Amino acid sequence: VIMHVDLDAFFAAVEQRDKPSLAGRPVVVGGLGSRGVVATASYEARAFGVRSAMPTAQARTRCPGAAFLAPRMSAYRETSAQIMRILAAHTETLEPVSLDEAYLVTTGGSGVGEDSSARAAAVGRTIRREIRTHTGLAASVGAARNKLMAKIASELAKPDGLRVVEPDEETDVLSPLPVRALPGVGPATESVLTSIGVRTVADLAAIDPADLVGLLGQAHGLGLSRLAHGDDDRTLQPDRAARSISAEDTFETDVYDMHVAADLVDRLADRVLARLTAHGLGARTVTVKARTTAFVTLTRSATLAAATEEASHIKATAARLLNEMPVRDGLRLVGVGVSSLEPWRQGTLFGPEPLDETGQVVPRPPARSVAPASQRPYLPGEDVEHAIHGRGWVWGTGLGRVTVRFETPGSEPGPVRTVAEDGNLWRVPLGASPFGPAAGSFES
DNA sequence: TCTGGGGTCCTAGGACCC
DNA sequence: TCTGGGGTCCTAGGACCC
Repeated sequence: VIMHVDLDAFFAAVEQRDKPSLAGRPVVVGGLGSRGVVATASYEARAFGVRSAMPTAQARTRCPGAAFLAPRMSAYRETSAQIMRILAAHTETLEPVSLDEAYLVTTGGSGVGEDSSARAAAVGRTIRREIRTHTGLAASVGAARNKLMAKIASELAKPDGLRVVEPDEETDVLSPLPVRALPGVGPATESVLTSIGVRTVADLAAIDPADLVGLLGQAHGLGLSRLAHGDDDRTLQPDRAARSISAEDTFETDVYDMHVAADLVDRLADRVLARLTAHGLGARTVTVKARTTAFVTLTRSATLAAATEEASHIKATAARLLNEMPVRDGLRLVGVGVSSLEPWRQGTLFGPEPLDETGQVVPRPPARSVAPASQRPYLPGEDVEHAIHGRGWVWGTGLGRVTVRFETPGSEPGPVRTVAEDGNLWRVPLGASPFGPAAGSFES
């Protein structure tokens, strides 16, 4: 049996717990600036029509009497860790979805019959009680045969309830729900479905999957068709590795001075770098994001030849990408992100080596090509050292004379080779070096 | 009332390779 | 003269989730 545990109005509930004067009162947690939005509204605030993602300004007009609070993420993280420990004690497979949400599998028994349902209900009651006694918060719990039905069950259980959906109840539970209740149906998909007269899950289940694919694309169309039939074979994914790290900021008022934007990009890169290195990761792709006064979002990204955790590489790349953005209009937001993450260990003479999740050194795949990690042009006469990984080619362009020398671990540096004198693209094979990492020295 | 910040996954097109 | 088919990687944008 799969269970879905979801804390009720989590951020607001933590605030009400920590500040008893807020108990029973409308509480809104979110951005307090002129451009802030609501992260979480307490149930008392929801009664006034306040919702997540609503501009805080609108929430103030709807519910002037509410307490408006900035998020205290560290407090929420701490409480979340406490909750996840409680859940972990009841299962061998726990998938945290966010600070306030997790799936877990109830252990023991096989199949789903009355016995396992009764046991799931008992586990659910225990979990809800333990969360309340240890954190003072209300959690809603859903239990069912798969993730989809467990999530829908916890939604039906709210607030502060428990709901088990038996296999033979699934169709009755699912059919009348609006399509928005299915994960993956947001505003865009909803309006596509409405345009063909599909409003409920039952309507959706009656549509030919091939038509849905034509309307929504391969993955989304097929996936949704299956979910509409209560068909969901997604397994739990414990300890998923992060795939990207990013930071972004919205200006209080739009910025027209690119120096100001560049300054912020630099500081955002620092925030990203701090988290990158804290996790022992390097990144190969850098992305810069901008949102214009007209609320148009643009991104520019660059993939480096090798993962780096070096501030100068990431900052220089981010600065270049911002420069290349067609944004002479004002900016309301800028962001910096990194992806194609690789675990690193502080390395040998020849640079850090990639590690897998268990700390084992990963043999480097044969390189398709290897470029200098810095993609800025070199200054004449500048001597630059780079770690070169694997086999393949070193390439670049040079104005003036470009020379290359290779050094490999445990042997004398190779001869200096002139590879270009005219600014043309040059390519140098790393040759049959039996070594993985090597170091090259470039001069131009 | 004027639209956050942190993420994930998918798609389409182009470059490039064999 | 005109032009294939399979594949990978990268980029930009969009939908969605909490």
